[in-house]
Amino acid sequence: MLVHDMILRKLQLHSDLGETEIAALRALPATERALVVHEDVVRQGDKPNVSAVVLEGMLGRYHTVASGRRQYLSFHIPGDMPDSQAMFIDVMDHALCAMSAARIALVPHASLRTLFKQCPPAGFAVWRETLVDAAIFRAAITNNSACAPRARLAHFFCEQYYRARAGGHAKQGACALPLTQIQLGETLGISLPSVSRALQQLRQTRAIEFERGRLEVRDWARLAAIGEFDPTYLHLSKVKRL
Amino acid sequence: MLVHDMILRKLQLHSDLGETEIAALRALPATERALVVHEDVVRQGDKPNVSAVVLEGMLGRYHTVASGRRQYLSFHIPGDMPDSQAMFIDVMDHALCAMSAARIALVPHASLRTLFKQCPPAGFAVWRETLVDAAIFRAAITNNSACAPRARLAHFFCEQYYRARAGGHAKQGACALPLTQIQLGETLGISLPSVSRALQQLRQTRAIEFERGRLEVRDWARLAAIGEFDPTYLHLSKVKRL
DNA sequence: CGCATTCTTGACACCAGTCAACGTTAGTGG
DNA sequence: CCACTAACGTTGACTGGTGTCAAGAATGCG
Repeated sequence: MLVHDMILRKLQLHSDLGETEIAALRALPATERALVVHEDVVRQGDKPNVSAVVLEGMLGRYHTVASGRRQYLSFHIPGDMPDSQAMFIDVMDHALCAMSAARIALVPHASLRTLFKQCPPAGFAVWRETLVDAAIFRAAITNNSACAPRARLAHFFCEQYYRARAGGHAKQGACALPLTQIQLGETLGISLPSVSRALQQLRQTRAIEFERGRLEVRDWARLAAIGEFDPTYLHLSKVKRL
Repeated sequence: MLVHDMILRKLQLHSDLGETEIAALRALPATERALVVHEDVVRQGDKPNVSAVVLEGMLGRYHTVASGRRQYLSFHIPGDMPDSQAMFIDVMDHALCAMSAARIALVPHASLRTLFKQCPPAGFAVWRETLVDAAIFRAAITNNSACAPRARLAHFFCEQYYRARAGGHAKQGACALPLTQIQLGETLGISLPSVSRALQQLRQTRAIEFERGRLEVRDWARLAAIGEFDPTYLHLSKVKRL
């Protein structure tokens, strides 16, 4: 089944898996599900007993603050497990939704826990996955707290493109990024006009092109410089650097 | 040894441990080390082979941005394992330093990995710990990106006090918080004068008192309201709520 | 006691947020 | 296929909050 290939390929970007682990991971049960744009997979306060694996499209995690404003936390592409944390933390402190039409596979927590008990190295690989997740959150804290709008946007584009590329989802210097400028603002903690202005500055430097949910990186070195991007935190050392 | 009691008490705040796991955790080797203020435990780029457990004092994790400015990511009190992630991620993407004089215990990664292989439930408990860590980072993203200075400060105080209290480190409505206003600014993404002004606003509402590295919560309900604080994300359901 | 760090306060400039209008695009249904 | 509508993007005017700079006061440490 496709799901298992996706999980394995993703884990093998940072973990060495033996025959035993691969076989055990392949035995995981999974059910597929299609999502329409904006559809929530889980909401704040839910206690899911399955975790999702992205097969197609893009998913996003977000908080909702009292004012009603959303704060997006991270975005997930095919191969990612956006709510793997729910295996060991019962109640969701954030929500997960589809940023575009998407397909996911759902894996029961019980199966995962059994797998990890019987085959700890497989668990370590998924654990590592959740730790990289945390590293991405840390980078977001710094980006949103210590950088100017243009740098925030540049850093965000770098990260998304780098991750898409590592997963094999970038073609000819471009990748899918189905976000509106409002959503970019709700990710980076800046207003819509600021996003618009920062975008135009980046376009003017010929570093990127961004339209209709597609990001094209034209000058990686310049973009990385503007965004002060260092991919170390993504821990994809097995992937060829840009 | 004291170290093991601290670890166990911390893990038991959210995980049920059996006799076997407790015995296995107690068998972990550890060496103590004293730290002076501002001393770094590990730096960005390091590849440590031990993880720290805080015994006394406060430790902080931080990024350094190109301008030289620091961005603090989280703070850790006795019982915490601030760099447990290093067990499965080789290179440090951030640094760890002592915010006050402190004492830590160092546990070899090799021992931890062996323990988790032989006793998966013990690993699950530590894994859960790292997942709560990630939840705290998510909360910081939202706090620093979507809230005004006063609310940021209030939320931060709520979190620190709540965690201190859960760990048994709060007395008479007060806990240690050995940070200068500059460091608060480097945590919340605001300038020193903004911290000073926000602090005075909070004092005026009689919600808190803060001086000489000591935080006193005088009106929890008000502070929580200003900071829009909901402790769910700390996943300390076994702890009595405020 | 004296120096260094920390905190407070003020003046000022400027960036970024809000509001608003307009132009464009995309999607829907007739 | 076209028309309509809603969503999205761009731009401008205006305002206010926040950063920067700077001076002075208070605190703590040696």
